Amino acid sequence: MVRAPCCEKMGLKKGPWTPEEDQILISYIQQHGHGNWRALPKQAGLLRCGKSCRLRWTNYLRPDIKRGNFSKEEEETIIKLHEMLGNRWSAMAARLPGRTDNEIKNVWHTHLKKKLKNYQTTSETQRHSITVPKSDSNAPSQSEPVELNFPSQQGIESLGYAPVSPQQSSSELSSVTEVSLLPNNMAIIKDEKQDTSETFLEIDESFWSEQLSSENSSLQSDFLGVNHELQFQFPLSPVREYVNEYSLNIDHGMDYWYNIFIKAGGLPEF
DNA sequence: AATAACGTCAACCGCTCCGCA
DNA sequence: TTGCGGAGCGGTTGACGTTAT
Repeated sequence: MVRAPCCEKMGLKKGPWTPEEDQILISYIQQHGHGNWRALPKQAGLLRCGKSCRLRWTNYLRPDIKRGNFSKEEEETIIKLHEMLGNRWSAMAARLPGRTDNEIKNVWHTHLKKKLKNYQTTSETQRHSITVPKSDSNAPSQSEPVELNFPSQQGIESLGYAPVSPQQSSSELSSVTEVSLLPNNMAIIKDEKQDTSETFLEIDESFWSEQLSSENSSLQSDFLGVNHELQFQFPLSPVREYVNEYSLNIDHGMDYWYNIFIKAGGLPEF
């Protein structure tokens, strides 16, 4: 494919946009729309390439752009989305109304990456562990206890995740809850208090995009309101490093872990 | 007060994707 | 089916502002 000549060779302007150029671009798009970016600058009378115009419009001049600092909720959403999507900035932008891929990319590199790194360093020193029976069916020894390392509640809270609410005691949730972690980030959560008929709730990417925009409480109650066996896919999460076994069986305190897993949105990778 | 170091963010570059002829 | 060209994406750069020395 023959590459289009760069702006400079075409005698087109580069660098920061002036208010005058902005105004020309805004006026033109308001009147004519932006059907063909390549043709737009010539028709609008701008000495810029179409690419530059498109970028300026989508990242800065668009009327639905939300300017200003990112809220804590937005930052948490970006962290979750990044766990789920990786560096797919435009996909993240599609789930954060008013924010651009460029802006999200910048905030990730300048703030969030650092924040997460600090959290991981801090939680290293706050980690504590419990011992649970191994219940992985593929494991050679069923009775061998496995030590799992979890972050302390303080560590979790330092990342901005709320502690479990006191009215949700573990006994209200389940007597014995088994979380089986499967390859490809799948998990089966089995509540033995309920019958084990085949009721599966499969949670895919759209689940997260929908739930991220709703209240956490409804996310929790929706989740906990479903009886029987739940199967769902977790995106990777900041807590993944703390759960390092294929299966765990805990008869108390699962409300705490439900809360963490759901809010953090993930289980370990394998 | 000067300047070096660091942080932020708008803009660019080069590549891939996708629709269309 | 293939090739072209426009649009979009992610990585990177560099100008500018702020903070530290």
